[in-house]
Amino acid sequence: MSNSIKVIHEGQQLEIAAGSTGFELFTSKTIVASRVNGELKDLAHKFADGDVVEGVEISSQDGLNILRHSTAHVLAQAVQSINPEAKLGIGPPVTDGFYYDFDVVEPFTPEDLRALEKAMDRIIRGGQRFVRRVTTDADAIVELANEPYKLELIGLKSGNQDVGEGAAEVGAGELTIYDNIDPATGDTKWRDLCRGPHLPNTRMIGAGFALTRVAAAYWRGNEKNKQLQRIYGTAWPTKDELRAYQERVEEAAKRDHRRLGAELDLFSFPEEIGSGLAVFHPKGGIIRRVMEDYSRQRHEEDGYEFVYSPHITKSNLFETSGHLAWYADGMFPPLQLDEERDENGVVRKQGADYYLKPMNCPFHILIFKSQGRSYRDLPLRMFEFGTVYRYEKSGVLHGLTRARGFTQDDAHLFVTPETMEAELTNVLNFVLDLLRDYGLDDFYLELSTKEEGNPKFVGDDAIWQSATATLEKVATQSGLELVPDPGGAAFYGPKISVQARDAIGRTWQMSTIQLDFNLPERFDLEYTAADGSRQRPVMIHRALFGSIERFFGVLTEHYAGHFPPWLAPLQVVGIPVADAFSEYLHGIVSQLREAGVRVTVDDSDDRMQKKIRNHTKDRVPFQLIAGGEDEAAGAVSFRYRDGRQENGVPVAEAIERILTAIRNKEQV
RNA sequence: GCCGACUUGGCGCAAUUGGUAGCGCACCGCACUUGUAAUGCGGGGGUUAGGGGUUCGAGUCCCCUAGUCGGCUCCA
Repeated sequence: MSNSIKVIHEGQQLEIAAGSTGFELFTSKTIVASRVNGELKDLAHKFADGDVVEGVEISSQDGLNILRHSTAHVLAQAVQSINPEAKLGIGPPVTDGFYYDFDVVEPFTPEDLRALEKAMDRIIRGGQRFVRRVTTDADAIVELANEPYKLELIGLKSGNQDVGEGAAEVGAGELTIYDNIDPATGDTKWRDLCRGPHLPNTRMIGAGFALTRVAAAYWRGNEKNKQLQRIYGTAWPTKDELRAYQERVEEAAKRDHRRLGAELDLFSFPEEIGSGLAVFHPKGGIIRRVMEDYSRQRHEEDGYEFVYSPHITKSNLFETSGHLAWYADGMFPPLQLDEERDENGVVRKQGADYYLKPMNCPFHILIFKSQGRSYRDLPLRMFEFGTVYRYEKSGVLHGLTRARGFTQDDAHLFVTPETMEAELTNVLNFVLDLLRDYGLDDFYLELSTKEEGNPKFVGDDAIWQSATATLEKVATQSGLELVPDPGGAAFYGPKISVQARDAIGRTWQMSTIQLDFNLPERFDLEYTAADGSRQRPVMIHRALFGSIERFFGVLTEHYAGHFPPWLAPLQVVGIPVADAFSEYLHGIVSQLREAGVRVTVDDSDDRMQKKIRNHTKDRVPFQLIAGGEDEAAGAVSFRYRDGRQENGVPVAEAIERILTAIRNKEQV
């Protein structure tokens, strides 16, 4: 009987005393937990013979989650210390922080947050230990009799039901409670149903936390359930890291397209028009028009045909497509034309409901059906900047990225099963190539597939399989990371979506390429095959920008308003050092204007420094400054948005440099 | 849609416990004519999102509507 055990740590076998824990093994103060045979455990967990163990650094992803989850517990303790009637929901870590849900009579206010932060600070300074205790369902039900939501979680666990994403309270295996023990007295100050692990004590949370906002959230994420009050917070190993995080948040706020849209005079959402309906101002209009023009040009080169369709249609179209049955809530209510009858009660004019279109596909389908189609006509690629209207719920509207009226760069490709793979490959490459031209170049793909056994998915299994396999093949060939999204397919077919990371690392879903077996069936689409038989085409729905407005918003944030010269509303501004040099600058500027550059000379009464400031704030890519020295040398001086300057550039070279940057879609 | 907060001249903000709206930028005018992020002086502009109520009196309190923001749910 040995009183020592052997464990493997960092590839080395160590002999340690039986009953040893992470406290003995890991000396670094930045280690907050143990990983034992791949599983996270408290530092207080006792190792067993043969365990493979390692320390979890607080700054690792697992370490941060543990820190944040422990901070959530401290928050909950603080809430109940101030309001003992508050009932606990769940409190998991999330990206950059944590939240905890509470059922309270009065919602929290921002002032409450400050008071709670102080109370948390006291708990943290108290150095309470987090102590794990195994319990049973029966005991826990008694102990947590005053916590109805915890009881529900215990019930779900016993019933082996999924608790829902993010719940850290109960997991597979033992039911555990964490006690917060006062180190001085040994008293239990607070407890929570939790599977852990936790920091060894609250002191490790330190000063790197902050409560950020309050919000309501449905219990267990279900709209039918009661709303609880959620408090969000953030937590970091050090106060410096907290500050850095807060600065990142501020940086993101500065890039917010809604803010830049107003500052740069690009677009607005006049209240008089209605929620989620934007108008583009002249400057935003230039950017949008250039975006669209280039897209048109590329589509034309790639064999797309341009079509147009009206904004409203009689209801039958969306009855056939199935949208009225499935998604009527997402559509604006109809314009109703009343039936007219003559004096004999005979219908003189039939009534009709006209709907604003929430999508363009049925129109393109009607164009397909306008004549008999041969396999020789396929693939048929129809493209339209189609403006659609969707009655988004008021709470989800968000600037240009979630609006009620927006324009899709929508294409529908009608293909034969034989050409499907080649066409998909082509479309994906086309999409990625074009996105790169707009300055996005960091992508991954998501493959959304059918959920087996779910009856909502229509269409033949064999087609699903071959289509999914084809999409997967095409996606894999792109060489990009491919993330599976099982069950995420639309009911009518699988899809690939292109996710793009922007300049500050956020990801946006951009393009989608969807296969559709449903609409060809519903609209009874056919073409004549080479052998004379009637065949059903497959439809590919493809939006590249998704919505132009949304893409515009994403690009605005990606560039933080510093659009590359080819997109910038004003590409060049001339700034004379003094009025005397205005004429000289006009001479240069007129050459640029003749070459199609958007350019002006600032002849206002402002001083040069003020003009530089104004145009820098306006994000004009090229400021051309000229004074006596430049004029004497036949040169001009460049100043860029970031303050860089290059003086004495010969005029011809300056013009060429500007034209080259625009032509090549360079960023400056 | 749900919960909460918010809504003051074009923009950003002020207005002690309710006592009849101020500032900066922008705008207009005048003067100044200057080498790399704000020249000076003067002027115009709001009845405080809209509507209703309490009060001697409301930007400040209450109610309704609209809109915005943060979340939740949703996103064909």
